[in-house]
Amino acid sequence: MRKINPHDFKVARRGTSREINRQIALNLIRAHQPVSRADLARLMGVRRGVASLLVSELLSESLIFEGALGESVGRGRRPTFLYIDSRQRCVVGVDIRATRTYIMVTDLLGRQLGVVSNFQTNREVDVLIQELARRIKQVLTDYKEVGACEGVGVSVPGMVDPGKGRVLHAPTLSWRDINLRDPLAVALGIPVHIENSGKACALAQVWATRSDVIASGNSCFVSISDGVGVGVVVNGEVLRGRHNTAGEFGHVPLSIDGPRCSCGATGCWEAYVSNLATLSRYFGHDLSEPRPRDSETATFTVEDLIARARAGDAKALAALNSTARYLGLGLASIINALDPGRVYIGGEITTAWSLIEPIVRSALRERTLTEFGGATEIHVVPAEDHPRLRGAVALVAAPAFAAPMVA
Amino acid sequence: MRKINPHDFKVARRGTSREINRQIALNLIRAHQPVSRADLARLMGVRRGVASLLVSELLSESLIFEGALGESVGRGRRPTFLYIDSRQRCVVGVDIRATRTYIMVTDLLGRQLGVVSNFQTNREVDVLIQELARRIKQVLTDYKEVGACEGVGVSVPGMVDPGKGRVLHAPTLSWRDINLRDPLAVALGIPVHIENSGKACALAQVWATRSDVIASGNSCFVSISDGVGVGVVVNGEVLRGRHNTAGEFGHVPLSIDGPRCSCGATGCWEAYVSNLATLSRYFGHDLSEPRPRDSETATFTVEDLIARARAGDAKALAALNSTARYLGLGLASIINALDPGRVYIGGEITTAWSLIEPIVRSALRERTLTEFGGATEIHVVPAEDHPRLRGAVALVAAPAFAAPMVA
DNA sequence: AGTATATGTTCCGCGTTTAGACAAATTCAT
DNA sequence: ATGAATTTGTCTAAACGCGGAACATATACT
Repeated sequence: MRKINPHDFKVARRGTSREINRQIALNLIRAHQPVSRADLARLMGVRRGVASLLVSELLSESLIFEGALGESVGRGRRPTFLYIDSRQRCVVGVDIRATRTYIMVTDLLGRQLGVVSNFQTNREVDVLIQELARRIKQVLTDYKEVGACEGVGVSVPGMVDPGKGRVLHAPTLSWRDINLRDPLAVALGIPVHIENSGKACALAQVWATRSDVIASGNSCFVSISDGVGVGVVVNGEVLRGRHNTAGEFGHVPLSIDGPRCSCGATGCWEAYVSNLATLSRYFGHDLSEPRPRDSETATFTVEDLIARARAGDAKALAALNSTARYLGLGLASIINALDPGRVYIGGEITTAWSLIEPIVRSALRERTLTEFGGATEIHVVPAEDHPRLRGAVALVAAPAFAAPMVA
Repeated sequence: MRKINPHDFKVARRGTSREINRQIALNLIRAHQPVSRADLARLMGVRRGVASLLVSELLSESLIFEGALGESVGRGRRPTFLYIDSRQRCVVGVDIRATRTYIMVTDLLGRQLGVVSNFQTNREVDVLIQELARRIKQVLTDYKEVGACEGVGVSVPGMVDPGKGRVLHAPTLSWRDINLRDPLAVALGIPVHIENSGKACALAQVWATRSDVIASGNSCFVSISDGVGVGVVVNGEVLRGRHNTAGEFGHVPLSIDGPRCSCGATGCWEAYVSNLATLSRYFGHDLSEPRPRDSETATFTVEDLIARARAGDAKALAALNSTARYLGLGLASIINALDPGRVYIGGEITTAWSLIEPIVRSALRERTLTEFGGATEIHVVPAEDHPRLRGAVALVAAPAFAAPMVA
């Protein structure tokens, strides 16, 4: 039961019905391709004539194309199959992280076209933008056969104002109120969209085309790495909030008297489960303080810790188990607060999922209010899926498929 | 950017445009009444002819009626004013609470018609239903002049399945999986709708008609009383989640090692800021344990405590200040998680708002990630506004005004 | 009394869905 | 091979609703 905002609504015009049905048809083709006009009509519950008209509109805009004729199952005329037209057009996804920056090229459906390349992140914004522009141009000439680039999507580890294209605050990069979008767009001559990394990950799941990832209307993506990012999906839409800062469950406390967090507060969930927190626990001292730059602690990663835990290092396993427990306790907060249909979880720690899952689940059950909540599906998203990159790509590729604003 | 769910969508039919515009017109009349056809056309950005047709449809369904002619401002024909037709029809709102149950009669716009009556809650469900039915019938005969009753809305302090009309779990009433709706509907011969009290409060704000409460698309209602209930509004819709349990911020921890909470876990926000928690702090012992039934502690309420604090009782003031601080810390979690445009807060403690506001605000700022977040508007909703009752009423009265499901 | 102006109604044009007929294409039975 | 049955895709007419403009009605000012 949604209230119509009497100060911001959209009246139905003569073409509104068509606009709605056009987007539905487009989404059905995306979800079910290859599909015929008759299939579409059946899926939509409209006459074949209507489906035909919608299809010819989509064809004329070359959003879809007619492929080969399908095999007729029984008798009767063979259907002409329709496909989303991602020929000769591509999208570039960029994932800026504290240490390295990643680039991927995909088609309009987000299917990876080349390899993921990466390079060291230069915190000097101007330098980074120039290097990014150079590398993106290089990639696009290397993969000339994939066609023209429709746009570039960028995932940023921090607060973003997507409307203005500005990074408001990215602590791990020491960026404050920086216009990232426009200089990059100018340098490339291609539209650029930017978004917070947690929201990008959530977007990636919403717009995933792989059939095993059913787009759930209500879900959350929890990304555990240097920090903790969370993207929330409500009614098939990423939750932005008033200032585009919704989803900061990483800074909801487990214990307000707990360890100091990078945000300045104490006891944030992030301060318990980030990679840094897990490593600190292993080394038995606070890594956020200036630490001895000895060879081991400086380069030792969570992956290394997991390897040791698997090899039988009791201290490593204990550190991991603690993180697992805190992970479950924090997930319980998310579940109690939002009751999502599914929780996606990504980050290095998920490579140890088989080790930690029972602990996560039991901690989760400790604090969830209901049995349903405790049984909430948790899906691990492996790093190889590149959720941040896929989300960045969705920033560019998805708007053409989005539902029209109505009422 | 909303994704269309390819397994659950609504195709635009021949009448869909009309349906959309009809609801917009209805909502504009609700928001701006008295209003003329010409005003409507201007507000909607359509021709007067279209507005006229929409109006005649609404008139024929007697959802609105034509009142007196308005005064013409300049020269020209005087407009005929349109109003939502709430003549000869009313709605009953019921608020079941642990100790007492409240009944209110309103018109279709949620405007209070009589006095709010209340009686002691009998935890025996069958008995309560019979008494409720008896009292509602009595009220409806007492206020015969307000017309026929369109339905009864019930706010319940616990988890609810509104679709099935069942109370799944209401701890303070010791109810588990009870069908509250159907027996009451049968006894009354009137449709009954039930909802969780936190969500009812949020509904009340969404559908408020008082012009000073601008319906914010994204907001939260935090209700502090025996427990802590939170209703979340996203895009003008109350967030339900997968099992209708979203919004349980009361059981997000401040400190997982904190005091025991009624839910079984420890350190929940509720265990710090509920009325019981405040009183426990004042008396210096755990009231959740079996306590001496001496005259004072058994009947002493938070209102009494606030009175003492205002009168200069340092211990009372200290207890209140602690609660205020924890209130702010918990609100920070909500704001970090959801970034709402506005937070509404209700409950007995708000009668001390002038005392505690600075403390709440500074605690809030301690843990919010951004300046925007720390500056989030907080609106106190006084008990006299009866948000739970208004929300219960909205369950019945609002569906006629809700946005149609499209795409 | 005449003019200007605002409101509300009516009529026609056009876009979109709805319904049904029809041609094209394919398989199966004869 | 031929015809019937069936499926796909197109086309036409009808129904419905917005878009635009003309028209009648009502009021104020000159």
